[in-house]
Amino acid sequence: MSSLHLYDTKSRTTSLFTPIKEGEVGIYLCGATVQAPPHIGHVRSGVNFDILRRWLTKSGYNVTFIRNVTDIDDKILHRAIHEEMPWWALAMKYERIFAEAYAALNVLPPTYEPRATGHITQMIDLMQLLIEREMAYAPGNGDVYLEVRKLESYLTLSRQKLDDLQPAADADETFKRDVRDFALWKAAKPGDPSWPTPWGPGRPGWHLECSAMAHQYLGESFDIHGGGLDLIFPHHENEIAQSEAAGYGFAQRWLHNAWVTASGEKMSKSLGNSLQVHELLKSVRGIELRWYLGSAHYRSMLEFSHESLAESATGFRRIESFLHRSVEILGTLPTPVLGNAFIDAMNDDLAVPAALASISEALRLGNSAITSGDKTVIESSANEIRGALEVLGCDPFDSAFVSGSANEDLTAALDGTIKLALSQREAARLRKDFESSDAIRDGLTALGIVIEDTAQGPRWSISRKSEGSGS
RNA sequence: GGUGGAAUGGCCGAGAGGCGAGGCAAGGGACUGCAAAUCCCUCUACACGGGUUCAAAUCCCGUUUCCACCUCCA
Repeated sequence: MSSLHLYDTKSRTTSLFTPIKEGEVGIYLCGATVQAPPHIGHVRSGVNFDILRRWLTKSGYNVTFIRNVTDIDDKILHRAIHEEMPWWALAMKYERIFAEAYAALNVLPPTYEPRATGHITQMIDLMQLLIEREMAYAPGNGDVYLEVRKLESYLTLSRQKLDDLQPAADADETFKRDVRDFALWKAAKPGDPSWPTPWGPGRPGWHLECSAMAHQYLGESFDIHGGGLDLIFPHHENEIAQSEAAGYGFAQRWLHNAWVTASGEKMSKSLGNSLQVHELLKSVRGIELRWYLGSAHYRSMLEFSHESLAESATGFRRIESFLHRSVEILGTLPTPVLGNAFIDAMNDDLAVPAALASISEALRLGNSAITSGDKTVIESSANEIRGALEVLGCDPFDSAFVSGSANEDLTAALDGTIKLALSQREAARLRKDFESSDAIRDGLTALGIVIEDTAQGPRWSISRKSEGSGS
């Protein structure tokens, strides 16, 4: 039995995962700035870390998973003016859209999902502490800065030298002791929302909230901090700077997911609406989009194309189809079981691609067993596949994906109707009246119902058309 | 300028010194009245140039191309 090894961005190595407290894992994941609808890059991060969380839980850990919501920042304020609504209404609007996207992809709700604006008190406390420790200063203009030159270490994640950094184009050096000192707190501008502090009214800088909330929910030291690669600098460097300057141990391990790319380039809003989650969910189901996003290794770039998404969805339906057939044959839902190859793959820094290979193997064995009628192997294959899918968050029997019971009557009626047609077709086939039998099949096909003749008799399913070919 | 990442077959996508992951597509076969589904078989690769080694996609040196971050980013 292997044990979990994870990569760490700070050390740039993969090592045995040992939690601070036995049996417990604390994870802080940087969530979204809720200023626009999510594109698939945003939810890839959610899916990747959801798989990590599920694997840790499956491995027996009690996981506390924090994913924050940044509900106040420059972009939100700008966007709110553009959309002609209060900033807080805009933030809530997009927070809900993000939540819907996460739910559609079966990303489990975090243990706690703190909003930045709900933790101003903790941020002020943290700034107070930093000023007392003489690591931060309030120059009197209402801003509060962290003094980076006083840090014992800085930029250890990105391994850059302070002097090599290009100063920000808009850096205001009037009040900063060093150009690279960054704002913990920004003085209120006329018309902008603000909160009172001992240094004047203002609003939080981007980095401060994560340090404050991680401390609030996970304590001074915790196990894993995650986020997208693009957050390494400056966001995560500055979180480390703030938290270490406060005397906290902070994150023991850093995990960063790679981007979704299109035509080799990092996904961004400029690529348009077609890659927004709700657009893609018009052509594939949530479970299929999740399967696609989770299928690449979390540290590898995922090159998006509609073709590869459609291909991935087809592959998933093959697996799903086997599971449904196993239920028809065995009469019971599979019991999730983990195969050794799957366990070893997941323990190797969440090697999902290798884990998928183990599913392919089980699928092949299972399908062969259906042909040969070997129920023992059908069952063991189905169990193993379901066990794997469950960890990946793609279990088709998960209540998150099973449609509501309101449809049950309708489904039963449809099933009965189609079976009636199929019995007519079987009768025609028996008397070798293939013209009639094919007419029935063609008629059903035209309605989007696919007929397959199996050793156990004919079965039907609703065909799923994939849209979005080419571009 | 600084710091990282990437280049694998028709396509997607793993691997990190030694039996050519896996999937999709393609070709052949089995099954079938036909089809679908399924199974079996086949094909094939490590950007380029050197080097180390019994052995290199993997390590070293150099080169090319692409991508990202450098205070807005998942």
